[in-house]
Amino acid sequence: MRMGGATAEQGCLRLKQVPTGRCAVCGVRQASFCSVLSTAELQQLHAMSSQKIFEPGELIVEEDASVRQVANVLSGTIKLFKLLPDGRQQITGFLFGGDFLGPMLSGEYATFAEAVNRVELCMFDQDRLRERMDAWPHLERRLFEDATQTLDRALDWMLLLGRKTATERVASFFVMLADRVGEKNDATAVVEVPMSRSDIADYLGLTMETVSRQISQLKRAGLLAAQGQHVLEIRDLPTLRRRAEGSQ
Amino acid sequence: MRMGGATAEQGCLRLKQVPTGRCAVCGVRQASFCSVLSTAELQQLHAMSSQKIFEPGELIVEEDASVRQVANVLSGTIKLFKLLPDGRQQITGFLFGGDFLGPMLSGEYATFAEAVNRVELCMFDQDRLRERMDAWPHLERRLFEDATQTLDRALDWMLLLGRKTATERVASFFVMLADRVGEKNDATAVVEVPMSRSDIADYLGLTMETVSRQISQLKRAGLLAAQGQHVLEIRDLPTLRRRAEGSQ
DNA sequence: CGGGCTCTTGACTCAGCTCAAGATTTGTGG
DNA sequence: CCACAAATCTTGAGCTGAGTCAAGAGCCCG
Repeated sequence: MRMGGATAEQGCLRLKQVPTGRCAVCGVRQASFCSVLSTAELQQLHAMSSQKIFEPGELIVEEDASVRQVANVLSGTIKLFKLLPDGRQQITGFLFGGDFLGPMLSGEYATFAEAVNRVELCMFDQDRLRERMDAWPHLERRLFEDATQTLDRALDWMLLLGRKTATERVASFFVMLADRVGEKNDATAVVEVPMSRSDIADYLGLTMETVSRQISQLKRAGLLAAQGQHVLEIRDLPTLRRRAEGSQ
Repeated sequence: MRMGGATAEQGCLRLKQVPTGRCAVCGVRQASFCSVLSTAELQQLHAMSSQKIFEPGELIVEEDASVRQVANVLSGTIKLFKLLPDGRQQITGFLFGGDFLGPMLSGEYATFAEAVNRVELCMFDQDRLRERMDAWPHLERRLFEDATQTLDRALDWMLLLGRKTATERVASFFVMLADRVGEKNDATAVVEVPMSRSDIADYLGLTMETVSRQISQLKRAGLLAAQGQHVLEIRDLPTLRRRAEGSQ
């Protein structure tokens, strides 16, 4: 589909700085673990990647599935979740563009993963990526940093699930969205909300009805405003942040 | 205090296999990250370690403190927790002997850490341990695995905090204790419970009173029996496991 | 053996859940 | 482009599991 690596490696300096092919136009490269790779490394990785689309609601991986593939999210939103035998669901996190999907060390996913909307993945064979991780310490370090960040977020969410009120939880949710995917300035933000009310509820340990009531209340308080069903405007981010921590 | 590393390295093969000094008699070496180190590496690490005791209730680290020290837990129990501005507390995990205390990558602790009972730590300067991590990929790998396991446990706990009933939470707590520190056989287990009812409550997202009521109920059901205030016998571990997942 | 803990139990309250109607949005086919 | 069915979301009314408040029981340690 495109020129061989040899040409680029032998080419002028400028060519060596710029990745070729799909990676060159990848919108999430700077946000993903690929950002720590040199052009040569990127080309090697590119050669072992494949792209795949998942439609809304499609299951991407099952819990405890011993997995062959891991991936970067190119676009779309993924929900990661756990289930109890009777069907109760807890969403443990969402993945957005640039995020990494996969258990790099354990070999098994600790959660299910499902496409919330149309999701585009850049997939790698897990064993081959692990080889690269062994060969490139900076790649391992980067994936370690990723896991550390995921852990930090999980700990914050434990505080939310164990100790926050419904209002605080819903406020925290929109703060999280603003911080991760929002168009922010100091006081306001516009966020896309691709997930359903019931996904939000399963993320916050609440019911759909409670989430809906809390959102209505935040709208009445002038902190939130709808801009179409799946786009929301946060009118006062600092106040929302304070609400998320329980300080009124 | 003991012979130099050079002697051991030049000595007979048997000496090279056995660490010297404190590490030789360390009860948690095989459970800690030290288990992946060669004798020579262990000696190097030993030279930069120091031991310290913390008394019950003593604060070991503050959240967001940029930290100089990380540690292995030699003995005792540590609670890791987060606070809301108004004092609400969520315990995010307990550390027991052999566990690692510290944020290896971020440089900052995401939680407070406090001694539950008398705690003995084997401490390292964070920067110097990070240097060793850079030099010894197997050490970095081991600490990465540690973080992965911590993350898996956090995700399980999110399911508990978001979706389990009080009965299921308390059952899950004793199953966790049995799995991590219990004297187990297939059907029963004896576990030490060093933490207070209110610590258990703060770990489970409940109140002390609810925890106490649920424990009484499990005792009445014959699943639990007291063996002194801080030692408990689990009389039917499989049934307790089922209760923890909500299957009656 | 008494003072100060922690833990247990009881009685009552309430935040969030359940159940049930409507309202709004979305998708589809003519 | 509109109509209409299906899905999602909102709102209301009443219920309930866990919280709050309060009293009493055990336990530990001088």
